Amino acid sequence: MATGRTHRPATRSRGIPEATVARLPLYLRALTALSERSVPTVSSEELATAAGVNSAKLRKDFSYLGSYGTRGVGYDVEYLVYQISRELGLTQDWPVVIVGIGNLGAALANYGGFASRGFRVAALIDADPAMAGKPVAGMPVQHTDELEKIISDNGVSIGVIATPAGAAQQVCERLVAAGVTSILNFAPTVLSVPDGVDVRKVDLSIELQILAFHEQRKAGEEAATEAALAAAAERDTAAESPADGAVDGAASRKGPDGDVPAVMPA
Amino acid sequence: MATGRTHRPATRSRGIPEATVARLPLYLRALTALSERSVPTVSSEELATAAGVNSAKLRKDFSYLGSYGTRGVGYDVEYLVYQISRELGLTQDWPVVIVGIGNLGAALANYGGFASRGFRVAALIDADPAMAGKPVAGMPVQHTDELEKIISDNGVSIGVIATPAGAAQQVCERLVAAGVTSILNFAPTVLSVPDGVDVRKVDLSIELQILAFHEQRKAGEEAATEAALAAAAERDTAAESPADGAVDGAASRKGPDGDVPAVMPA
DNA sequence: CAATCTTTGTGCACGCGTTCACAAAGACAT
DNA sequence: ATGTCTTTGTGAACGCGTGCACAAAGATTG
Repeated sequence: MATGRTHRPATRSRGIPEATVARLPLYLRALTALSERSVPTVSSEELATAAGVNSAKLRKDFSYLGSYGTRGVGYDVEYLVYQISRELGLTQDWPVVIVGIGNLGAALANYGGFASRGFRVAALIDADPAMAGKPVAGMPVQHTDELEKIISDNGVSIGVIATPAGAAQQVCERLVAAGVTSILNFAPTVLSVPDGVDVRKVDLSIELQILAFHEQRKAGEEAATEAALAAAAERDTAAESPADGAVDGAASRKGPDGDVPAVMPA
Repeated sequence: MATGRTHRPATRSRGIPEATVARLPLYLRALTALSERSVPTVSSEELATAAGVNSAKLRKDFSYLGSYGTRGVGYDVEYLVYQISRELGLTQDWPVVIVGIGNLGAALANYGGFASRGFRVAALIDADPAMAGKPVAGMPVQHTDELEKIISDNGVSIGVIATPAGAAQQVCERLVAAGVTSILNFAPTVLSVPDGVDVRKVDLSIELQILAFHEQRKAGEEAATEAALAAAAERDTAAESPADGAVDGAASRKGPDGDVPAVMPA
C-alpha cells in the first residue's frame, strides 16, 4: 500500500471495515468496465479476478453492504454499480481544490479520472503571484490569498495538497480552518490535523523505496549460496563499528540536496 | 493507504514484516531531517512523533532490524540513517525508467525526491513518435521501440508506468520480458504479472473516493437526529426496487466519458 | 559503588482482516 | 413438483499488526 492513513481510531464506519472501503473503488472500476460492455450479471469469481482480489474476500466485502447477489447467478452489474457508488458517496458532487500548481499539481488538474467519478476541481491555488491568472487545464490559477473565500464560496470539503513539503503544514492548517475536513496529501511530510479531519497521503518516493527493499532481497536470494555468506560477513563487520561505519554510510547517502529539502514535483 | 500491494503471499521478507518495511521510509525521512539539524541522538518518543506513529510501534519496528538503540539515551541518528538506508537497499544506485510521458510522467521525471534517495531516472519512454527526442526534465524522451535495449543496457530492474490504462498491461509485459522485476503502476488498471515480480500501485482517484466515503459519513452523522431517519427511509425505498432504481442511478453516474475509458493524466 | 532515573526491547493480549469451507438459496432442467 | 447444479452469504479458524505494560539495561548522580 502506497498510501497510509494518518491518525484515526480503529472505529468502523457504519460497520463497514476500512479495508473493505479501500477496495470498493476497485470493484467499482471493474464493474463500470463490465457495464460498458453491457454485461448484465457477473459472478463473484469473475469480478474478483477483474479486480485483482480473492473471491471470498469480495463476497464478504459485499456482504457488508447488504445482500445484493442472486445465488446461482451472481450480481446484477448495473445495480451493484449504483449501490457501490452510493455507498462511496459518489452520487453527489464533490468540489475539490488543488493547492500547489507545480508539475504534479498541474498533472492532477489535468487528470480525467476525477471528473468522471463525481469530483469537480473547483479551483487551482498557488502561492506564486506569477502563476496567478495563468490557465492550467483550462482554468485560471488563483492566488493563495483567495483560499478561504474559495473554500467557503464553493462549499469545498476536500483539499489536495501538492505543494513543497515546507509549505504543506501551513496550507493544511488554512484549509482546515476554512472548513476542509478531508485532505489528500502529496507533500512528503507528516501533517498534523485536529480530530475529525481525515488525511490520506501519497508519497511517490516511499513507494519506490519499498520496491527497492524487495528488489534487494530478490537479488540477495539469487546469490544465496556463497554470496550470502560473504554478505553476512560484510554486514557483521560493518555493524561492529557503529559510529564510524554510520558516518561514512550516511555521508555517502546524503545527496546534493540532502534529503528533506522540501523537494517535490513543484 | 493509497497504494496497495498486488499479489504476493504473506511471506515475510527476511523476517521483517511488510507493515514495518512500509514505515521504514517514514523513519528515514524524519531521521534525515534530524541529521541535517545535526541532532546526535533521538528517543523513540521524539522520532515517533516526527514520523507520525506510535512510539511502541517504532521500537518494535526497529527491533526487527536489530538492537540499535541505547537504553536511557535513545538512538544514534547517523547510525540509524545508515542502517535503515542499507536495509531498504538505498546504499546502491537504482536505475529506473518511466514509461508514458504525459502530464504525470513529466511530473515524475521532474520529481526531486527520487534522485535524493538513490533512484536515478535512466530513461523516459513514450509511445508517441512526436515525443521522441523532446527534452523533459533535461532528458530526451525515447520511443517505446527502444524499451528493451534501454532496460538491458542500463540494467534497469524498476519500472514506472504512467501510461493510459489501456496501454499499461502491454507495457508491463514488455518491461517484465526485458528483465524488470519491480513495477510502480500509476495507471488505473489491475496488472497481472508472473510470480517474482512486485507491483505497487498508486491510484489518485481511489484515494479521493475513500475520502469521499468518510466525508459522506461525517456529513451523515452531523444530521444524525431526524435526518438520519429520513435518510434511512429513503435508502430502504430505493432498495426495494433493485433493478429499476439501479438503472436510474447507474445511468446518472456514468459520466460523459464513462468511467473506465483509459483516462489518466496522459 | 550504590541508588536513581531514563529509555529501550519485548512478552502478551486483543482485534482486525483474510481465507476456508459449507449450508442455504435460488435457477434451471426434467 | 422434484431434483440437480451453481453460486452466494457467512460461521469459524487463523495469522498479522498494534498497543500495553514492564523488566532489563545502561546512563547519571551522589
